[in-house]
Amino acid sequence: MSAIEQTEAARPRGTRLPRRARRNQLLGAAQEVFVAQGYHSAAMDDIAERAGVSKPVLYQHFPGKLELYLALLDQHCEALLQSVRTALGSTTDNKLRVAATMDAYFAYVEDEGGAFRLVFESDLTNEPAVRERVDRVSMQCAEAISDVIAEDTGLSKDESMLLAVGLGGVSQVVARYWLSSESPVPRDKAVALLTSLAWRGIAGFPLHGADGQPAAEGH
Amino acid sequence: MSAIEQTEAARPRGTRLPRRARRNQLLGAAQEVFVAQGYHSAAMDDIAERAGVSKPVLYQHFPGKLELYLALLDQHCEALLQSVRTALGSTTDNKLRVAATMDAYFAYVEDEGGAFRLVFESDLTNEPAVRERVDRVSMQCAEAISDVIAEDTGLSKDESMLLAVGLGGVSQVVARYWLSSESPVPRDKAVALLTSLAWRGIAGFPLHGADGQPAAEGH
DNA sequence: ATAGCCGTGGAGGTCAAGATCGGCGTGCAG
DNA sequence: CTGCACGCCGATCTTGACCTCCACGGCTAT
Repeated sequence: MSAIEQTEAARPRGTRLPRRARRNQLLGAAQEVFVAQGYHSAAMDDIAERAGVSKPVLYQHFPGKLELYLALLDQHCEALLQSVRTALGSTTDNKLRVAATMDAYFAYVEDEGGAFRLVFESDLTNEPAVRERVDRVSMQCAEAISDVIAEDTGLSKDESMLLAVGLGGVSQVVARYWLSSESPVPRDKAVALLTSLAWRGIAGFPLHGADGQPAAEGH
Repeated sequence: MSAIEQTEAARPRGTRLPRRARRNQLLGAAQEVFVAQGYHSAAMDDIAERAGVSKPVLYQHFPGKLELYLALLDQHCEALLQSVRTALGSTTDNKLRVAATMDAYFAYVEDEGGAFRLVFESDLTNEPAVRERVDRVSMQCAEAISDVIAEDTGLSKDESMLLAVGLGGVSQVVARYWLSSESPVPRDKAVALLTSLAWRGIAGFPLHGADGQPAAEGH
């Protein structure tokens, strides 16, 4: 029944808000519910109740449940992409770049509201619109990373994309693990560890051979 | 409408099967539908139709949709765990271990039927039973990896778990990307690249400093 | 001050999908 | 030959969630 306890929004259910503010408030309520319950378990009734309004107002601001979800998804995809791009552009020292990017993922995941779940743990990936957005942000992040890799290692576009996806994957997976497991390792230390791992790994691909072949590979 | 075309199972809908065989056939049909459409979009009608039987038969073999899904999930979680453990135990050469494990993930993902989606891309993670299984197999894989790491680097359990989760994450994320993007990089080459990345990264954590601090860290 | 208007609220419609009941045909024992 | 048991099917029920219709109360212009 009361799976969601009202933490901060306990509107007396009678306040009149300007459109923009109401919309933002609805987005906030929707985010809380979607994050807590996932898309499918979240009912529009829950979101309306959480926001302290009735259902019709929800439908006066958003055409439907999917669009509401997509609005949040777009918002947080954009935020992730911005964070990653900012981190990558914050320096030209590649090791610091790795550290900054890793930290960006941790910050993103740790960000209040747990909005990262909408991007990384969506339960609506079968919806093409959702799939498209999630895939797109992954690709854009990977491309931003792979540009640096390709330039500094001489690897082909395809190969550097593989590595970039890997680095992004490490960051995302470990950050989520670190958060959910409440690891005793503090965030700084975790980031430093992962940075060390990733940097040693990626720095092993200098442009040694002009043919793009990295270094000695077994077979 | 006809999102799923019958590829091999076009039962004339009149065959009589012994219980065990029917059950396995139902599991196969369910896997195809769940993989193709995800849990929520998959209807019991679809699965029954795919198997060439009527709905009541499904319910004579499984109590409900969730149990059917869990049966498949357990099956493929177990398969992944076995693959990873086998790979880790296949050699004592750590570099080969990394390669073997990486390859295990690729093989798992490339395995016919796309069953990896049930584990890595489930849209039912809000269901506690599913969440528990997915988390458990992730943790078990990571622990198997971290045991090796902890032993060979002298890092603490928590720290080696972070790295292990990272290595597992790389494998899983890149394998999925490699498969879905149909990268021109052949599988051997992709595995070699990732192995190189991971091995250089992880091999940089020898027990250098007795204090557990890896190497020079910027700040 | 008062009349009108616009946004809010509760109650209800619709539909999809999970879960289930009475018949049917087949194969075997006596 | 015949009755019985078993597995299967068509048709149906019900629940739950998304999405709208009729009454109410606060703001504005004269």
